[in-house]
This record gives sequence, C-alpha cells and structure tokens, in this order.
Amino acid sequence: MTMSISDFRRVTLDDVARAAGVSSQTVSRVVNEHPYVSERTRRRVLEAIRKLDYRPNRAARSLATQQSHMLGIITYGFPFYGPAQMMRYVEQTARARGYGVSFATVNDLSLSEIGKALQNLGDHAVDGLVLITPVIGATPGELERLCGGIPLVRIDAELGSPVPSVVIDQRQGSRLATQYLIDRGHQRIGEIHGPLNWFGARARHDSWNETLLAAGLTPGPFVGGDWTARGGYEAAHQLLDQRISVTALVIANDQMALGAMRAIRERGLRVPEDVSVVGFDDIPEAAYFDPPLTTIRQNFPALGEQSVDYLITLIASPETFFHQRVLYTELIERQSVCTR
Amino acid sequence: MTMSISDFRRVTLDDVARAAGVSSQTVSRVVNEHPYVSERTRRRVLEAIRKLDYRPNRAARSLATQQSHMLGIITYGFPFYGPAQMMRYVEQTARARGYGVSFATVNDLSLSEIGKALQNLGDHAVDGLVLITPVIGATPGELERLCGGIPLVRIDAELGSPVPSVVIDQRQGSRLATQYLIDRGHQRIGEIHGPLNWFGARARHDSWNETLLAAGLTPGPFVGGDWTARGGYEAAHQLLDQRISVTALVIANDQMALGAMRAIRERGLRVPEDVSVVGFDDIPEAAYFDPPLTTIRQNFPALGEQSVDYLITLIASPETFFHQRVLYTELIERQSVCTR
DNA sequence: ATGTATAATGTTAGCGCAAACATATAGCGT
DNA sequence: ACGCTATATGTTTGCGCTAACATTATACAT
Repeated sequence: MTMSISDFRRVTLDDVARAAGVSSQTVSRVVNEHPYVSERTRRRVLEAIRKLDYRPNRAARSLATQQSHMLGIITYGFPFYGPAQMMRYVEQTARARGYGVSFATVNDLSLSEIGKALQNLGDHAVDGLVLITPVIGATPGELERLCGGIPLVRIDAELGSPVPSVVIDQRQGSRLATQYLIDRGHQRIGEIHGPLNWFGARARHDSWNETLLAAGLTPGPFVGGDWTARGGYEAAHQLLDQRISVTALVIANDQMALGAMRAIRERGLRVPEDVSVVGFDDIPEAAYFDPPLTTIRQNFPALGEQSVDYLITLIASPETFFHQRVLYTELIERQSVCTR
Repeated sequence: MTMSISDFRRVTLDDVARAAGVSSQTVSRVVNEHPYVSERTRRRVLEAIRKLDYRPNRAARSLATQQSHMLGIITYGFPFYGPAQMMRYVEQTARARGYGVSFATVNDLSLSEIGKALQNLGDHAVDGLVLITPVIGATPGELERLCGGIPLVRIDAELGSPVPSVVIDQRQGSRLATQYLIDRGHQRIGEIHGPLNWFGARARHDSWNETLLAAGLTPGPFVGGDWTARGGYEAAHQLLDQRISVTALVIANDQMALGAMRAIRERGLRVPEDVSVVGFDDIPEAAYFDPPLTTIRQNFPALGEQSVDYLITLIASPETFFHQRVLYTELIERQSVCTR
C-alpha cells in the first residue's frame, strides 16, 4: 500500500536502526547479508525495514562502495532485430542478477560516437559495459583505454580474437545456410552480405565463400547491403543486373531477404522456383513473408544471459583470464528454398 | 601488462582545486556554471579540469543534490517497432539534455509487473519515468502512487485523459486510413485491431467504427490480433471465415498487416485487387512487402523528444499544470489499396 | 580462574560533492 | 575617509551509506 519509490522524506538506515533499537551498522549488515548478526536481531531489523518500507539509497551506497550496480549497453540506434533482442535479454538477465541497466545508442559506428556514448555511460558510473555494436577503426586496446578500465564485453567480435566477448558462431550459421542449398542441388549460389565492418557480417561472408569452395563449387556473385529491406532490395537488383544466373541466394539478414525477394519478383522471377533464398535471424515476421523464409536462427536469449554473466564475473575480478564464449545457430526450414 | 586504469583514474574536485590553486567549492561552481566566478579563475579551473581529465562523480553529486540525472523507461519486452523507436528517441533526447537513461522491460502489462519494473528503476533513483506501455487494470491514481511522487509521463494514454502524457492522436490516424478507403469507393471495410488494453489500439478501433458510420456505411467485420504477424495472420483467417465479403481491411499495425496479407493470399484472394489493406506504423520493411503497404506513419522522433522535455519540466517543477501533448499522423501511400 | 578464540554489536571516518553560510575584496557614492 | 553593495572566494557541514576498527558478550579450552 505504502510502496513508494521515493517518499517525501526518504527512510534511511538510521531510521530503521532507531526503530529496531540497534546501530545503523547492524542494519547495514542485515541488508547486505553479512555474517555475525544474530537471528533475533536480524528478524527485528527485517521487521523494521518492512514496516518503514526502507529502500537503500543507491547513490550513497555507490559513493561508499565505488560500485553502482549498473550495467551499460551501447547499441546501434537503428532498430535492427538482433540488437533489439540482445538489449532485451541483457536487461532481463541483468535485472535478475540485481543490476540496473542504462543504455546509449550510437548513430554511426565511429570511434568518436562510441566514445561519446561511453563517456555518457561512464559519467553515470556503470560497473561494466556490453557493447552490442562493432566499432570501426579501433585497435584492440583503444577501446579498453576509452573505457578507462571499466570491464567490457563485446557481442559482435571476431571469433577467436583476444577480447572478452560472447559471440554467435556466424561461420557455422552461414555454413548451415550455404550447405543447405548445396545439399538441395544448387550450383550457382549468390550472396548478399551485411556491412563488412561488422565482424558478424564478415564472418558470414567468408564462410559462404569457403563452404562453396569446399564443395567444389564456384562462388556466385555477391553484393553488400546495409541490413535494411531497402538495402537488400537494391543489392538484389544490382546482383541480378550482373546477368550471372543464380539459382539461390544466401542473405545476411531477414530484412534484406525481404527486400531481395521483392526485387527478384520485379525481375519476373519467382521465389523459390527460380531463385531460392535463405535469410538470417529468424525475425518473427519471417514466417509470414511471401514465401515464408527459410532462415538461420540465433540464440539471443543465451547471448544476453551469457554476456551479462561474463561481465559480472569480470567486474568481480577484473583479472579474469580472457575467454570467448561461443554460441551456435540453427536452420529454420520454410518455403523459400526448393530442390533442383 | 595493461595498466589497471581504474585505480589511478580517480580525480576529484579537490585534486582539481589543488592544481588550480583554488578551493574545491570554486571548482564546483565552475563545473555547475554558477555566477560569481571571475573569468580568470574560471579559465584556470577549466584548464586544470582538462589537464587532469576530471569527471564528476555522479554518485556523490546525487547524494548531495538528491537528483540522479537519470531517466527511466518502462517498455514492453517484445520488440515491437513502435516501442523500440520511442526508446530510441527518448534516449537521444534525454542524452542531449544531459540525462542518462535506464530502462526496464516488462513481459506482461499487469500492474504487478510494472510495479516490479518501477521498483527496480526507483531503486536506481531515476528522476523521472517514461512509461511506454499501457497498464492493465490500474486506476488513474494507482500508478502515480506506485511511483511515489516520481514524475511520470505516459505515451500510451487516452486522448484527453487527465494524466501527464504525450500521445499520438490515434483516432486521427485511423480516420485517415478509413477515410482513404472510403474515398476510393470501398463500402465493406473490415478491421483487425490490436489488443484493446492498449489505449492506442482502442482508439484506432473506435475511430475506424465512427468514421464508417459518419460516412453512412455499415462497419464490416473485425477481429483482434496481438500486434504480431502471426496474430494478424490468424485474425485475417478468422475474419475471412465469416464469409462476409470485404473489399478492404484497416489493420492496426504493419506486422499484422503482413500476416493478414499472407492469409488473404492463402484464400486465393489478391491484394489489393480483391482485398485492399492499410497498415499502421510505417515500419521500414513496409515498403518492401508484397505489395508495398499503404500505411499510417507516426512521428516517433517528436514523440520521444516531447515526452522527455515534458518530463524534465515536470522534474523541475512537479506542480506543473497537467497537460497532454498531441501529435498527428500521416498516410503513406503505396500499392496495397486499389480504387473500386 | 585465566586466557583465547569466536560471535555479535557499536563507533568512527570517510566516499565526492554541493548547499549554506562566512568572509574578503573591489567599486562606488557620499 | 566612511559605509554600502556587488562580486568573488573559502569553510563548514552533511547527503546515506559502508569499511575498518573497537568493543563487548559468549564459549570453551587450558
């Protein structure tokens, strides 16, 4: 009933202490679950806390402990499905672990934009950072210096690179997609890749190429897009302009696949009869595209959870030996691919 | 080998004061742009700040001023386009105004979930809140009480309701869509609405109905969806099962429109020749649907900006007389509607 | 009984900052 | 010269909390 976030005059430790007839330090001990508090005292304090609806003042605690119990997320401003999902799961996990989450969006991937975002979050004293975007033109150490020692976990990082990160094995995902097409008899397989300054995009691109070569096939034409439907649309037109016949396209995300399918139809071709398409992400809408899109699903919930857990470990002991956690993808079979 | 910067990056006001040969209070004055600091002193202090790379400690400042300079966002966990956009623009505006932003997602719209989110944000001492979701079963005052006096601005609120809010005039949007169809000779216009516990969804629904009546037409069949493509798909099938012929459908968001178009095609009908469709939101993908979707665009940037500005006003003077800011929509004409 | 470990509490001293108050200097009219 | 104001700076205090240390009570061995 009286559950208020901030009452007129906030209830402090001392108020609780007075009410419970103990010192404020004892209350602090109870609140922070220290040992050496008798059961009887603990109960009385807890009772007083409940009665007064005491809520610790984070600012004071932060000042005293040098910890804010806040995590920061840096994410790309444009509402792509992947980053949005990651934010969501990062937040949920963080909250479950007792952390709050603040975030800053960047509108481009320059080091200076990221720097501004970092500064902002840093000013607000986050204990750790999750970086959901890639950064253009930053040497490995540069970013760490910018963070000023605040633990940082990256999500879009190079597989095997020596920075703390949780990544989805994009090579494996792209291989899944490409091999799936190969297995269905496709020989001329083109590609629309994402912006190559995203590690994930580059990995998907490379793996598409390698998988094809490994199967003894010549990689088809490829064009880059910017993750958007428009980008995919334009890329597909560009690709089809080359007049190299392809029977299938691997496309780096579902939005671009949507645009590409539209472009394909505009050329008088059918999906999947003339050109098969595999996307990436499995956005909720993919099942309702025309035709429903066969695509690669990424495990975003696990990604969010693991990056937070890793980050919290890093906060607790910054010297934690670096490692990279890797997650895998699965192929979702729908109707945008046909057998040759 | 990498220096642990966190230890030595602890520059305080006093350090700056010593370096500049003034008292810490003078430095504080410079930082907070108080009057009564001589130009010469200000310059010296600024120089020292720059040299030492001083950054104010937010926790200490919060403790002293009782203000956190943090805004909180409560948003729905599922990544709908509208809420995501709002978050984005709220964050950008807040940051431009010197505020940080933290957020909490809720997985359902119950008062208790919202309460938990509020609690979490409140523990982290936000100065104000932007509520992007509606709340089920809360009386007007209930939420305010939960916030315990923290200023709150809502985004999904009833037009004309006496709560601080910035809203898009959904009635106007829905009227735009419906009238557009009427003007093109449609007589049997059905509807797929959103969850009616969202004020916006209800407003769109009511307005669809009223616009039709005002034009002397009988409202066609309507079914509810859950904002998702799947929801739209199922709703459309349900609607078409009724075997009441419709020539057009007003659909409460673009994702549902996507699903609905798929369902329409599955019945052997064409969009727009047999059934015209108007969506709502203008998501970036809408232009690449098949056919490209005629839809209602909402001004999310303005929504984000205005809600933050309103909130900041409210923080500065909580007694600010309530008002509601209203924004309007525009119709984006594409190819999912044809003239009868 | 005496000492010694262990458990349970209290006391003190900041964390870094800004509000409130105190003081000092310059400028100006009389 | 005097007071008076406007300007410019310094000093004290406390925001609410926790770390570190100090103290007391209790248990148990010697």
